Order: sequence, then structure tokens, then C-alpha cells
Amino acid sequence: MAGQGARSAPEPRTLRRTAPPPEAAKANLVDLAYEAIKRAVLENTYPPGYQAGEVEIARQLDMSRTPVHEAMARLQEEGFVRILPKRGIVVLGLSPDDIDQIYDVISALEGAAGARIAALPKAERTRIARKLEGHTAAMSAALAAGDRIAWAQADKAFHDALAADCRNGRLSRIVGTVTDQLHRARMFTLNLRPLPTHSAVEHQALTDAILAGDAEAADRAARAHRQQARDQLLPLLRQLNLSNL
Amino acid sequence: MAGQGARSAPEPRTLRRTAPPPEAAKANLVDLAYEAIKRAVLENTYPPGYQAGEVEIARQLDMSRTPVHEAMARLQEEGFVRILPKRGIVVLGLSPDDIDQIYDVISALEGAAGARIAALPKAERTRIARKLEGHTAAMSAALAAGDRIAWAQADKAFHDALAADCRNGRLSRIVGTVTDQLHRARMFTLNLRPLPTHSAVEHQALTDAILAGDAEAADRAARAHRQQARDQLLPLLRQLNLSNL
DNA sequence: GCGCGCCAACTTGCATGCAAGAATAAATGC
DNA sequence: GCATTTATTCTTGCATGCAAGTTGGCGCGC
Repeated sequence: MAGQGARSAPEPRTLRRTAPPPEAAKANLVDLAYEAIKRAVLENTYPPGYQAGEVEIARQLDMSRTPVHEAMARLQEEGFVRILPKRGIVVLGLSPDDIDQIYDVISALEGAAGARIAALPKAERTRIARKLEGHTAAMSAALAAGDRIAWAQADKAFHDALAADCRNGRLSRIVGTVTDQLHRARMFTLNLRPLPTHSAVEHQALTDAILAGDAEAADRAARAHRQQARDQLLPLLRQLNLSNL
Repeated sequence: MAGQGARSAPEPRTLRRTAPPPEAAKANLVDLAYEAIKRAVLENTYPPGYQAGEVEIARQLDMSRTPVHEAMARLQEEGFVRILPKRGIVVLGLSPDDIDQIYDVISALEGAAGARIAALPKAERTRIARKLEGHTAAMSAALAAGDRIAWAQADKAFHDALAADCRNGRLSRIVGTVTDQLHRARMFTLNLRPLPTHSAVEHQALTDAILAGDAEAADRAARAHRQQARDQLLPLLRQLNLSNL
């Protein structure tokens, strides 16, 4: 077998490009490659340590090296891969320290997002709070049903909405990319830890602060929530000695 | 004059590439282009609204379109330019709303940085605090001498150190790119506003909190400082009707 | 004179060619 | 048998070629 350059993982022969989105931004190959590769990393199709060359990945995606090259530059910028000067591309893992750092960034920014939402006019912030409450309710329901996957999805929906609705595009985008990096670690530990029963309570505290228009309290609630999650996740990772997710 | 594609600004015939850094990361053209273009934007060589094609810029930098293309993708990601699908590249300005958003991000993250530094072991945080005090002293000196440029440089040095020394690489990088965006607006208003005499006091409050190891207070001080700056800058911009810096 | 449509000149997106750098394997001297 | 050097093969970085898309102008019909 000649040019199959994969070196450290069961090699996927092809990578699924995301189904051409119905009416989204016109497809350009760079974004396609970016999304596909990122998903492959997040879903562990490319596990940490996976190493390959641009040609290999380009072949899997059925395109030329150029868009893959540009997508990789972006993914390196965001911390998913590392481009070794003339040796190839390696998928990075997250050390507990990395996760600690990410949580610092997220809690600070989600705090700001919460404060911003709480400072919106009453009609707006009420509408957003209702939406958030919907997600929290979905979490509780999933929790009651013991469905961890659904719980995680509802939790993600809550946080996505928090970031997206704060009327600060830069903040939203930063939170988005940083949150993505946590995905793999959270998924991995989802089945290892007790179901976080009081997440819903913390979400509700944040929602209440927003409803009350108390920016300061919203800030505190959002940050406390993330720090709580970190304090639960990190010891688990360190204890299991999962040094690289 | 035939192919000079500039449409809205006095055209620079060439763009200076940064002097090849002595021993830094090996020069690759993409980074060179990125730095040169970014500097051109920040220093108003490419003012907001400036529009040009990749070929034009590539010619100015004496390289091919490829590295310029990739650098532009990065600059778009960071909000400096907008790539119009098949029509060219336009340099973006900052509206007061943009500046408001940026300050939200920065104050949240610098707060986290301050808290992180304050939580370091005493020896470390003392060393950092001394450095910060040095910058603050330089600010006061420049202020006394009426040298606004020197003041701005010392202020920048203070904030750069704050972000760089917090032991959180992601946070540092995000703060760095976001701060850069403010540069043009701050420079523009530097001569319009009264010299901020109590910046030094606020810096000292932050430094004191770090020395005392009080993360909570450091967080508050850092955020208050940025919000103060915002509250001073924004009304000025709105009043002068500078809708696009 | 006015509106409509076609054409030409630009633009970027992507594929490919070429060369330089880095690692590995081979071959040689000892 | 071992160390050192050399050659081979991979890798990316960048230049360039080509095609598709968009814009603006020119001419034609009315």
C-alpha cells in the first residue's frame, strides 16, 4: 500500500462534507474543509495525536491542497491542530491546564454576555429569558429521563443562546470558538461524572437576574456557573490522569 | 497611469515589510503580509474604506497573491477588513458600537487576567507587580512632561504585560488581537481628550490588589479601569460624530 | 433622449507546478 | 559492529494558470 500517509489512527477513507446547507452562505471549499476537519476533530474521528499531511486530507475531502491548507491555518489559530513546519499536521489534545485556561476565558465572557443581556430593555431581556428558561426546562426533563445526551444538548443550547443574544458579535464569536474546544472533553466525561443536578438551579439564577435587569448579578451568576463546572470537571480529569483529551 | 487600482486613498507605492526579526520565528510570507497589512491599517496607511485587490497589495509587498490571500482571510477573521466575494477587499472602520463591544470583551478578559495574576504565588505576582509599577511610573513621567505619545506607549506596555503574564495563552492572544483593533480609535482621540490623570491611580489600585493576592479586587479594578476609559472615549466619539474610525 | 441587454475587463477561488527543508534510510569508512 | 555521511523521499510554501462570477460601460432598439 503506497501513499496512505496516516500514521497513528484507524484511517477514515473519506470525510463527509457537511450536506450543502439549503440557503446558507454560498459554499466555498475553505469553509467546507474547515467545518469537516473541525468536526472530525471534535467527534474524535481525528483523535489527539493523529498526524497527516495536507494531501492525505485533501484526498479524503476530494479537493486540492489549497483549501485544506487555508482551513488548517485557521484551525491552528484556534488551537485545534499544530502545523509542524515541514513535517505535517498533528491534532492537539487538551491538557487539564488548557481546560482550566479555557474555562477562565469562557466564564469571563459569559459573565459579560449575561450582564449585557440584563442591561437590555425589559421587553428584549424578557424574551431572551423565556428562551433560556425553555432550554433549562429541557435540561431538567432530560435529567429526569436519565438522557445524558439530551441533557448535554440542552445545556449547549442554553449557553449558545446566552452568547448569541448578547448583542456583541465579537464576544459571541470568541465564545463560540472557545466553547467548541471544550466539546471533546465534556463528551468524554459525560458518562463518568454524576449528572449535574444543580446546573438547572444555576441557570435559573442567571435567568432570574436577567429578568430583574440586574447586570451585576447576571455577571456573577454566569461566572459562578462556569467555575462550578470547572471545579467538577478538572479534578475528575486529573484523577483519571487523562492528560490529553 | 493604467492599473493602479486604488480607489479611495493616496496610494502608497510600496509597503514596508517589517525588518526581518533577528531571531524570531522563521519568516514566512503569510505572516509578513499579515503584519504589514495590519500595520498599514492600524497606522491609517490604509484608511477605513480603502479598497483594493489582492494583486495590488501583492505588488506593493512584492510577493504573489497567495500569501496576501491567506493573510486577508486572517484579517477578516479578526475584523479588520471585509472580503467582498468577487469584488475586492475593503478596510473596515470602527463604529462607536464596535468600540463599545470591544471594551466589553477587553474588560472582562483583563479582569480575568488580573485575577489570575493575583492568584499566583507571592514571589511571582510580586515580580509582575513590580514590572507593572514600572510602566505606571513611566506613564506618570510622560504625563508630567506632557508627552502624549510616550504616555500612550507606557499605557500600552502596562496592558500588554497584564495580558501576557497571566499564564493563560489563549486569553493573552485574544486580548492582543482585540486590543489592536482599538489602536486606531485611541490614537485618533489621543490629542482630543484631556490627559487622563487618574489612569495611574487606577493602575496602582490593580497593582495593589495583585500584590495583596486579592483576585476578586484585581478583577474589579481591571474591569473598572477599562470601563472608565470607555465611558470617557465613547461620548467623545459620538459627540464628534466620528461614526467610522 | 431613454431603457435594456450584451460584452469586456476586472475580481477572487481553486488546482497545480516547482523548489526548498526535514526526516529517514542507505551506504560508506573505520 | 558502529558512527558518520549521503541520497532519497516525503513534507509544506509559494507562484502561477485557469475558470467562474461580478461590475460597469457601450451600443442598440425604441
